[in-house]
Amino acid sequence: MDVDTRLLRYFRAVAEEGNLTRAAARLYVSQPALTKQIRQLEERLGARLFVRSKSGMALTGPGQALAAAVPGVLGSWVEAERAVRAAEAERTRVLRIGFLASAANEKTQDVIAAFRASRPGWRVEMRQASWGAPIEGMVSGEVEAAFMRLPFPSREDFALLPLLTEPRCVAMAANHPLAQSASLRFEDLLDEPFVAAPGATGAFRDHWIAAEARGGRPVRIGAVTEHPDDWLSAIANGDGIALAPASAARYYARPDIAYREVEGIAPSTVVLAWPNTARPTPALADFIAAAREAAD
Amino acid sequence: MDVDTRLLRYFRAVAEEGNLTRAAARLYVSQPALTKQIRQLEERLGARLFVRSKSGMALTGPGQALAAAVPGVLGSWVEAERAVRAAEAERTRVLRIGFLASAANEKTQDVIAAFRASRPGWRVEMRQASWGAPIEGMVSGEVEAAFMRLPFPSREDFALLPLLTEPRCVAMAANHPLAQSASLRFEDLLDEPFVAAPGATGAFRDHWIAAEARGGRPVRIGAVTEHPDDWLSAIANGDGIALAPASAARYYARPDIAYREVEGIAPSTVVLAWPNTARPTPALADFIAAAREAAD
DNA sequence: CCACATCCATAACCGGAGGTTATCGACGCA
DNA sequence: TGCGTCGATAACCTCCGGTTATGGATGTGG
Repeated sequence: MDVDTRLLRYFRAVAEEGNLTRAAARLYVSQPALTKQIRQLEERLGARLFVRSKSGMALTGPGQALAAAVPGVLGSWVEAERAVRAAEAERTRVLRIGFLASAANEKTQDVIAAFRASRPGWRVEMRQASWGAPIEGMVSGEVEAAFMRLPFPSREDFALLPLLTEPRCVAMAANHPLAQSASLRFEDLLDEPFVAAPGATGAFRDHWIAAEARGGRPVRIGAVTEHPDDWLSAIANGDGIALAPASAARYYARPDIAYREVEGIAPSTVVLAWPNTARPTPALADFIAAAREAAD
Repeated sequence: MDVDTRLLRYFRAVAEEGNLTRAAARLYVSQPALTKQIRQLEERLGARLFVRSKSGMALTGPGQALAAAVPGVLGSWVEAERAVRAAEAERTRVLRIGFLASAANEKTQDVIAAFRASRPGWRVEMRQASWGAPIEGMVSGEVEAAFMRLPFPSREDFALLPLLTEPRCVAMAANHPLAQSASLRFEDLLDEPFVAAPGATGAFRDHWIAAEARGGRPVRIGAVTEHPDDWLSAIANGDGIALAPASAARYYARPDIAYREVEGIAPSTVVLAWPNTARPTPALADFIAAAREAAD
């Protein structure tokens, strides 16, 4: 029997959510479409996968068997995709590197320059990773490695090489009252609304609201933004303030935004990350070596 | 990126055949359909997978990478399918057992009876395996095990339990001249046309034309049949003769067909086969135990 | 107790993807 | 030079996966 990986993703979403409506929303399809697809999957497999009730969808025995096997199928396909893209990059002498907007800094340029020197004729293509799904491009092989910032989600499948550590500062509208002071303590910011990234979940979100320094005090979200430009605009508009690495003051300098030192929060670390599911391609190995040299 | 396993099978066929037209024939689709699908796969992956030439399709580097990864993807999906069907069979208390038509005999009944005794409330569903693709049903989990005859293709992924060994005889039209003799030597049959199974390839085909006893003399195929009834009809019609296990004389007795002993050919062995990719389900384990008891 | 919210199923409709047949252009070969 | 074989292209049809709108069943709060 044939299946589409899309169908397996649908199944996985429903199994995880335990709810057709929510799963449909998560997959960006309509609920009837999901209903139809799940029914079809059940028919073709000749087994009921879920028991329907008013309070959602619960896995049956066969459903659990499928749920246990699906990650392996999807994983092996993603790996296949990665292998193809790696081979294509090798053929065209291109190394695709992703980067989180905030991870752009001088070190990045040093690494690329060193790689270029070691591999003349090769091109490095940089593509910005979305804040919402920062590691997606890496698992599917769209990029072979990426400059990211700690904390890094799902550390297990990736190798990490720390490049530099820098203090974090606070970004706020230039006309914000707190911008008067040249330096601030984090306690001064506790009541301010923050501008946050969208998919920022778990440890990553906690890090950028400095949860460890809040002592359990909740944070107020003034705006959620997807791209650096939106982020800067939101801050300039006064929707909220945000923590940022010190280098942002150089790379995202604007007249309507003030960056100020902050005492009492941990610094931020930039890393180079790459999937360690397979051996790195020779070109990537050179890039990693260049990064290792450039690291502090 | 999403794919259909069908598309991966298409790719695999083209990679193996090295030729679109032949691959299309093997897949039972038209050649333009395959052209379109392969093109689409290349576009979506952003890499050329084949170099086209007058003499066919040759894999590129990315194509080789994909070809290496595809068996893993398809294999894990087949395994998932098998797990689901096994769970469903467990739930409905059904054990599905396949059998090659020629493997039906008294021993089969003994095994089933012993299993029934050990698992009251369970049902055994027998379904006949096609001669063309005898092990298909087992890999996809449509049946959990099957009664087969040696030689068994692709032995590696299956566990085999021999059940009985019996001499082989020859089946021919009742009015065939050779039917006059009560017993024959295989050399007498060398010039006769044979009735063969369709997908009979390699060792299996060799076994049923007794290639080892022919001393290199080629065989003439008088007819190719898919089902036992066709097979019997072809023999009765005089299209050819065929080797058969001795038990066929009991299970496929017809007035217009004569079975005669043959000297000088090896006997045939019936085995119970099951996939050993995963641990057998408890019910299958009981069935295997029943078979082990019933074995000679 | 009734109005409402939630959850899944159903119906009717639409566009596109995948299949088909027919045909072409390029090349190797007898 | 004519034929056979290869893959590409065009025109067409069917069905599948998506959409919106709506219904039925079942908790739930004012």
